Amino acid sequence: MAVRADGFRLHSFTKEEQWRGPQEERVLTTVISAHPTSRIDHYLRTLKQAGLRITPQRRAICHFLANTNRHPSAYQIFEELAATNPDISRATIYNTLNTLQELGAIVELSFGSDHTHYETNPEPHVNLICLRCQKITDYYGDPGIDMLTARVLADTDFQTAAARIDLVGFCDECRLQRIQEIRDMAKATSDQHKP
Amino acid sequence: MAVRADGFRLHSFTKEEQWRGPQEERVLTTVISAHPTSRIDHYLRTLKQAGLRITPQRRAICHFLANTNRHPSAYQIFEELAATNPDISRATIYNTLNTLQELGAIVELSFGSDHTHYETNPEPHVNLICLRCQKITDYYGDPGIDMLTARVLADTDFQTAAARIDLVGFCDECRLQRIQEIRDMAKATSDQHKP
DNA sequence: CCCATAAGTTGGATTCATTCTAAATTAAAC
DNA sequence: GTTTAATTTAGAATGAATCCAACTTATGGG
Repeated sequence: MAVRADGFRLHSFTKEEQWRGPQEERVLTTVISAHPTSRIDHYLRTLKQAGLRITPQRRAICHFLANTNRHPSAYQIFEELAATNPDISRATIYNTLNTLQELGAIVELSFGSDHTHYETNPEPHVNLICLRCQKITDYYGDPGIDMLTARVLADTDFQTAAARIDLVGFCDECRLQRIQEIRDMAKATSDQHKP
Repeated sequence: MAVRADGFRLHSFTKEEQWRGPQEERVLTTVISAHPTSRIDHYLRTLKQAGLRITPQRRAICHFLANTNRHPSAYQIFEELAATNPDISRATIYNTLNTLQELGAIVELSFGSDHTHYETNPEPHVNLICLRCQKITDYYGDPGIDMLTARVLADTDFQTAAARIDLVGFCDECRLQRIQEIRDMAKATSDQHKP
């Protein structure tokens, strides 16, 4: 791994056949937020301010990130970009995502899946992550994040670049299914005692 | 992967030589919380309520989780337990951590590192994650989590098992070092123009 | 207390997301 | 334009996490 003077790392990449689609597609409800134009500008400005070059590949990746309200994985980004930009390398996707993550422009989201997904939405919100179906739902309440970051800065001098709030639990549907399953199991057990 | 009637998965494991220690040790400040005894009881009760057996291995893992205030990785847990329990399998560590995670008793924490770390502290708090030195510091403010989860339940019927709040940014020390580096670079650049 | 059996454990093989490498290309400053 | 360090890329390598199939054991019923 190349380590540059400014401390950024550069990585690269892997076997063709090993790239698989997401085993279980992760769909998610998302309320629209922050205008795409301002979002791509934000990403590009972040790169520029760090003294990094704006390449066509990086521009394409930023464009993708700015225009999605899902929580894409590196694979999903590659798959989409490959359609219009067939020569883009997976290494570049990883490089750019890591760089943006290190700059705090996007936030990594992991929830037991194999792939790392990214939070591209700068709008403060809460992620509701279901332990059963893995669905992520964005919730826009008023978590008082600004107040929290201000207090943290005052107390610890920690300067927040991005916030992530996850509530892990069971969505309504899965909670009901869970109850049903427990009933079914109990029934099956008692049935064994009948002729 | 064995999938049981109750939906739990069982996994296993990997090559001996591939187990390495944490490349960069992740130390972290932590304010003590929830009494160990009540924490181990919580873990064991959670397993029992799910209809799972209490094995010596699971008991040992829960004991470890209850008595640490770090954010251990599977490797770290294995390393410690191996001292007193030399025959414990890495597969068992992964199985148990995954199970506890699926039950919401512990929460997975990922932050760009290779290993997955776990949040074992049920006390609601904020993780301050430094983008530069990767240090995690627990911050106990009043994020109003209870209020938030109650509101989420009312609005969406999502039942929260565990909460995770991460603020990603720069700790005081790294922020200062960063400024210094930028100055040094600027100086080096201007020096090139001198004889 | 003992048995039966489904649940859990184990170590070795395997998978595959991510990182590394070194050569080729290119953005951007002069 | 030229120059040069930054970036990209394809292919090789890494290693955390998972799978597998045989073995062991917790636990409930007799």
